[in-house]
Amino acid sequence: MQKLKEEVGLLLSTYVSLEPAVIEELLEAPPDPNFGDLAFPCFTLAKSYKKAPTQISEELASALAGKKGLYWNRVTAGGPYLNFFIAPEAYGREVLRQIWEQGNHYGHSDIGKGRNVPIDYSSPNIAKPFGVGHIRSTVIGHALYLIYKALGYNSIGVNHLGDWGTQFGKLIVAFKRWGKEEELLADPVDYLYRLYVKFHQLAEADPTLDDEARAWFKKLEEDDSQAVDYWTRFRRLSLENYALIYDLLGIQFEHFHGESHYNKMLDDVIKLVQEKGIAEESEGALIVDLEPYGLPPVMLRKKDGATLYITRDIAAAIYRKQTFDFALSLYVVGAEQTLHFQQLFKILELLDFEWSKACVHVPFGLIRFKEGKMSTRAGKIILLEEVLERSITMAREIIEEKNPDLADKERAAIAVGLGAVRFGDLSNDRIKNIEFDWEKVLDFSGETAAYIQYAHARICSILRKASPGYGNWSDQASSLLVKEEEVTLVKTLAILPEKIIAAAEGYRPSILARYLVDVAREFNRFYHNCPVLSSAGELQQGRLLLIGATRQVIANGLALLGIETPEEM
RNA sequence: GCGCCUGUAGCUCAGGGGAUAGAGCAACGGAUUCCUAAUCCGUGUGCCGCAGGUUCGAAUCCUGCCAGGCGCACCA
Repeated sequence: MQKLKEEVGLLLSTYVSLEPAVIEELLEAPPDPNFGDLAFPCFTLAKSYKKAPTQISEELASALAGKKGLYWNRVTAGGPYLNFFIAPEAYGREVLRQIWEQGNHYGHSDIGKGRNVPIDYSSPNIAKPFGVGHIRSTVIGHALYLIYKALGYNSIGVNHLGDWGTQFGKLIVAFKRWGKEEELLADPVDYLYRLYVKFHQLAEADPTLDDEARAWFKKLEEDDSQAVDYWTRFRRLSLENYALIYDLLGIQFEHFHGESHYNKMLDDVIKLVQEKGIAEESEGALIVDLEPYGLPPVMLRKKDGATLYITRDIAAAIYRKQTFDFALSLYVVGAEQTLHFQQLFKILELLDFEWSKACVHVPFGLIRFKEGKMSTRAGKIILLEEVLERSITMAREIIEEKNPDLADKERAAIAVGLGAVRFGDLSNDRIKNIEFDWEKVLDFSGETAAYIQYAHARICSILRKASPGYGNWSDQASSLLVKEEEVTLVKTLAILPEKIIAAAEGYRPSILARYLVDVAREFNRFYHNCPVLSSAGELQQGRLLLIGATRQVIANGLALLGIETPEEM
């Protein structure tokens, strides 16, 4: 696509008073391929030429009538647009050659070379079960991690574990009062979670429980050995549980520093803020007044001397800058914390850190029940493990029904089951809330990961059956793809690189996810209209090259979403 | 009360200044001696929340309103 744009930009610059680069910027894809493949809108010329845009496009079209370029073969005026049609032979050959040569790297680039991008994602709260609410940060963050890596950035996965805070005071109180050792050992996270829920139920009637919890957290901050023992134990048991889920999902982190990691830096943070003169005492607490910036005040230290979440986040931000010297620092955290990040970034700015501009909150909507919000405290939650298990089970059943002879059913079931859950979270704009619905999660038809994986598996099946030797590159064969379904598929494959860049720039994996649905859809149309194995000679070879390229695009794209592409399913 | 986000087909959602607003699901009808029917083809539906404004042009940008969601000092 880029080569066509360059060609058209250069060509038009000899007809109109615009630089080639400016023209390239203006070029756009028409809404309907019947109009053409690349459109030059004439509106901007209308003023300087004092002519109607329609007239300009018609004059240009007649000046170019009968002419042809390398990658285009026809040009028409369509109202105010000048529409170019690609030359399918040369264009197809060029697109397929690029994919053929670049293979696993097609769509990748080095535009981010040498630049570090820490990405804070997943970041579960210790001693709470991994609910479906946490999957959004995990899945979106991991996709961004992979996408940035593909663009040459040095992505750094940071799991900012919620392993500090008043919730540990609550857990200690609950365990000391009601805890049973045997039950803790039997199923640690589940048991800690039940204690946590119980604590909140009883604390409603008895507020002294909260005071007690705050006191225990204070002890923890003061290194009280009993408090630290409890904390260490709860933390370790939780991490062991999370590790199972991360293994299943194929997710790793370079840095596993929880909030507790920053404790020793908090005095310095407080000192720094005080030296800058932006902090003040208020009712015994230390706060930063952000009123001049239209934001509510921020509390850095409670009247009992204990610190808060944002104090540790300031420390963490500074630590990340010092450790990674980042070009961009992403926080994949729910939209309900938007205010928190506005305040955090504003404080960093007031501390004169010019890199505060490179910190970006990537928010996402909540997963909700029809009846309302999920709540860990109230025990209204669906466990991620359960979602993953049910999804895999459903995939297993469908495979048993559709493809009972499949050799490795379990591998396919896992790929499809996990892919469905991931894709469900990635395919819609992240900012929107998701209503949790088992039927939707377990539906593998339509715009789903399974749809894309199925297209991939079909291609693999054809490639396995093709006679050896037909899979080699051929300029001739790759120039024979002129049927409508073939041309449309080629044009779709051509834009993977720009989709990956768009996904990164908008921090929106959904752009890539939606695009891959398009690829699968165009492949299916091709598949139903253009036989591969029963076509003859060079055409068969050309079509094999086309589906091979399609397979590559799907595999590369799904890989960036963390979704597997089984060869059979 | 103040702030942020969302509002598009019956449902779930794409599109986010430009040509006739699109998919999936659901419903109905059709396609398999042929490369996996988890597929494909066909049929119908829209005050793009409402009202103004900017513009040659607005679902898209601005303002106001309405509805829903989420936040707003001792939780994270």
